[in-house]
Formats: sequence, structure tokens, C-alpha cells
Amino acid sequence: MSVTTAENIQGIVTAAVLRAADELGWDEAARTVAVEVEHPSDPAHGDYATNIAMKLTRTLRKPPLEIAEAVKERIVTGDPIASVEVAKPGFVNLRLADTWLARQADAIVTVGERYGRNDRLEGRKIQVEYISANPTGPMTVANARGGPLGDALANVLAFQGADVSREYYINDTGTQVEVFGRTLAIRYRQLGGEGGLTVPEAGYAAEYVVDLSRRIREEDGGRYDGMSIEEQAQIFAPKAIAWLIDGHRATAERLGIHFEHWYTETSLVASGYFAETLEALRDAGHVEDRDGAVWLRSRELGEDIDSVIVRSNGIPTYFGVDIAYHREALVSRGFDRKLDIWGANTHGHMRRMRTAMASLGLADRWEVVIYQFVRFLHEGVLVKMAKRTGQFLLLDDVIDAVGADAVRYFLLQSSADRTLDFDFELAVQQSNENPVYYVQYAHARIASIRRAAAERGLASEGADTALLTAKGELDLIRACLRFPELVVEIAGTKGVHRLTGYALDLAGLFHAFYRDHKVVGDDAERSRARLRLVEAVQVTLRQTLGLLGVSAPESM
RNA sequence: GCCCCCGUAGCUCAGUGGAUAGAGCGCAGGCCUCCGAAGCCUGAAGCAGGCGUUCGAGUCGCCUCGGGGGUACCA
Repeated sequence: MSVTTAENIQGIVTAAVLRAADELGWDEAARTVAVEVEHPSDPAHGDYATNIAMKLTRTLRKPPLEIAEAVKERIVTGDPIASVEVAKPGFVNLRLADTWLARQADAIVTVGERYGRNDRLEGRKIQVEYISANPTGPMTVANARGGPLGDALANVLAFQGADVSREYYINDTGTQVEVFGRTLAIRYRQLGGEGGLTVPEAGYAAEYVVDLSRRIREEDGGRYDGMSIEEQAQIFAPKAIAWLIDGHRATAERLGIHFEHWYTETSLVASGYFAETLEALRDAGHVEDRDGAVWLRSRELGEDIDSVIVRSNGIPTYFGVDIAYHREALVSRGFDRKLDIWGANTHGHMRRMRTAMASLGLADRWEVVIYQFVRFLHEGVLVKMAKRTGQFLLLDDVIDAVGADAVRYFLLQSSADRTLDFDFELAVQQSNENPVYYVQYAHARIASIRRAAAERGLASEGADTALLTAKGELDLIRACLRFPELVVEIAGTKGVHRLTGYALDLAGLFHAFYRDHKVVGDDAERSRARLRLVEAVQVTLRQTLGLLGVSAPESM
């Protein structure tokens, strides 16, 4: 089932348009125009509709209704299309055949966990990089949105047959790491009884840094006491970062997020790949030495200003290293594509990166999804996240309070390019009202029905789906058939949030069906058919929840 | 100043240029002798404003107003 129903319909309509063009001598434009099919919002207009007549009216210089009629007459009916109607101002409306629809319940259950998958990205190696939180502190809610978002996107790509690798980039070099290391050293000295030391203004005043220094002293004692602050900083920072990254890993796992690679910036620099990339940029003629620094001539590539790749102190910038990191993924590590999930604050960086990627000829293999921030309200007040000062809300605390499923679902509900508000108290208070339970409840309810059916020895295999004729029954199948279409759309738009709305719709239709129709009843054949139907719904719900990374419980 | 994202119901948010703009929460009222009431049903309530593009605009373009984020030899 790797062709969606919409594509199936589109193919049939396209054939009708081509036939009309041949038979009526239509302009060449009619042969090349892309036929679009959509779902009318009003069910009275059928299951699918096409605006092809309106699109052609100008070039053909014929009234849309006349074009629509010509197309309608040439659409092959039977399966899957039962009837075709023309409506003002020129829509061609198509209705699916009930018996064909009913049969799809069986088809969906038969393919089971493969339902909705396709092979469009077969053979493509895609790296999806997300979260990649600052490693100098614990994971906060500020990092939260990119997790479920990147993970769900990775799921969708894998669903399309891609060989997906989830990656976490550990940004463990640079100025902030030096500052972090020095703060650790100062705290270490204070714990050793040394007086007269204060954490500088720009340092990490937060309490967790004291805990990290204490741990160093607990594990290694006073072994580093004779060293300079710089020496201590260079030893302490990697130690602390390793511990903190362990924490990031644990937090991610709590959300069901598992990374194949935890890639460190230090290893990239150590491997010499940065130097090699710098040469590649030089060879491409986009690099210039000026004021002791090395610059990318981004102005020549359309940017307002040039950007520094290597500072005059000889240390590469984050931007410079990131170019190497991306180039390595695409050139040396064998990824066909790289997809980054970045926060809104990286917008400027993204533009520079786009320029750099273009200069290396890699722009079309790299894509970024930018998500706007989540504004967190705590006790009614906006919380400004700042790791250094200790002003933050831990992602772990939020998971403790509302649960992993609710966190994922909440963060996946809205479009990435929209700022959203997360009120901590409200979320805790309403955690039982989270829409995720509405969806999970539908899944669990079906599981319960299946148990009831099993107790009575009812099996759905070989059920006569022709007995599924009620509107509530067929509407459920219609909804299930939207799932593969949605997967294809999302792979294009990256709008994974639409899965949550879809799940809600499908669950709602099921609850309505449940109200009106009894599955396990006196008529054994009807019961078997309806059992097949709800199993199809359960498969679809499970697939949807699976993409979202939310559990699909058998009971709750 | 310049660049990016967003203004949809009291609140939080959906809505691939289509035909009568949806959901959850909240509010008012109703439904369990019947496969799970974490459910169902009924009701009130909305596209920030203006101009354009076209057969058709919540959706595209421009402007105004409002919110968020960028604009470093920071990351």
C-alpha cells in the first residue's frame, strides 16, 4: 500500500484529463498541468475534489463547468470511485465506493505495522540532528521542544524508508566551555578551603556547578590542588561535561528519544577535519585572511557581512567548526542529507551556514527546521532561562510532573514556527485533561473490545467487510485512509504537529462510532466485521502514536 | 534601523489558495440495567486592522498595529 488513496484518485483524474485533451483537442497546457485532489470540508461534496477545471479555464478559454463536465465523463467509475459530480463554480467531486471502502478495513489490518509506510526515501541515508543542548548545564525546558520535534520527524523519515541516524552534537569547545571550566576550578578551590575567590560576573554562578566541583573533589580528592586555574579548567570541564551529557542522555531516554551518535566538537577538531575543511573553502576561493583572522567572504555570496571562521587567536569559531561538522557528515560520513532541528535563536547562524554550505556545493543536501521558543510560565511569571545564573526549569521536573507522553504530545501539538506558552502549574493541574489521553483511551478501548471478542471466540480474519455500510463505520475507514496521505505530506512540509490533530480526529470518530454501534453483539457475522473495523482503527492509531513517540496502551 | 517567526472562540492551539473556519480546556445543561463515563450529546463565543493579487484569501503580496527571536573575532 505504498500508493495513497489520494494518489490513486489523482492518477485516475489525470488519465481522464489526458483523454479529454486528446479527444477534444485541448491546448498542450491541459496535458502538463498538475492535477490536485483535496478533501472537501463538506462531506456533501464527496470524498475527493479537484479544481482542475478552474485551473484550466484561462488557458483553454472555456467555462470551468464545461471543462469539468468533459473530465467527469471520462473518469472511470467502479472501484474505487463510485460516482462523479460537477459543482459550481467548477469542482469535480468524487465519491468513494462503499464496498471498496469497507474492504480497506481488511487491507489495513493485513498490512498491520507496515500501514502508512512507503519507500520514497528508500536507500537514502539521512542524519537528523536535534536537541544538541549546551553541555555546560543540565537539560532545561528551553531545550525541550526540539526533542520530540526532531524525534518525530526522524520517525516520519524512517517511515518513508530512509536510513535515519539520530545525532546529538556536543558543543564542548569554545569560550563558554573555558568559562565553565574556570568556574569549576574556582568552586573546587573554595571547597578546598581557599579564600578570596569569587566567580566572575560572566561565570557560572549556578549551584549545580558547585555540586560538580564537589563531585570532582569527592572522586579525586585534592590531586589537582597545586595546579593553575587554567590547568584545572582544562581537566575539569571535560569531566563535568561527560557527567552532564550522561544526564542529557538519561533525560532524552525518559522521553523515548535514543540517539545513534553523540558527536563531540572536540573530536572533530582533533581529527584534523576542520583544517581540511578550511582548505576546501580556500580552494573554492571564498576565504580571506584579514586582521589576523580567517574570514568567509559571505558578502560575495549575498550576505550583508563577512563572517569569521578562525579568530585572530587561532581558535576556530563555532561557525567555522560547524561548517566542518556539516561537511564531514555529507562528504565523509556518507549521509545523503542532513536535517537540523534548531531553535529560533540560531536564525542568524543558519543564514551564515546556508551561505557556507552553498559555497561548498552542499546547500541542497542540508535542511533546517527552525522552531520558535516555548515561553515557560512558573507561578504565573515568565521564566527566563539562563544556565549560568541557575535560573531555569529542568526538563526532568516537567516530565516528573506531567509524564513523558503528555510532554511529548503537548510539545508536538503546535506548529514549530509558532511561539507557544507552557504554564507549568496549569500543565500539572490539567495533566489528566491532556488530549493525549483522549487518543490513548480510544486505543485502550479498542483493546478492551478485542479482549471481549476473544472471550467469546470471535475472530476478525475472513470477516465479511461488505456488512460495514453505516456512515459511522465508513467514516472511520475514510479517516484511516488519510493516514498514509498525511505521512507523505509531512515528509514534505515537516509539519509533524498535524499528526496530533489527526490522532484527535480519528479518536473522536471512533468514540462517536462506539456510541452508535455495538461491536460485540448478537449477530456473529456483523460482530466479526466490526471487529475488523476497529482493529483497523487501532492499527492506524498505533501507527500515529508511534510516529509521535507516544505510547499506545492496551489498558489505562 | 535591517532580517526571521507569529497575531484565529474567555484560555491553549488546529486549519496542503477552495465550497458553511474546527478541537481541547473553561462556562451552562443533559446521558451509564448495554463491548471501559479518561467517553458521548446540546448551547453561547472568533480570522488584529487596511489595501491588493484571482474565478475564489484565515491561507499569497504590501502597509499599520501588537508579541517573540536574530543582527559579535559568543555559542
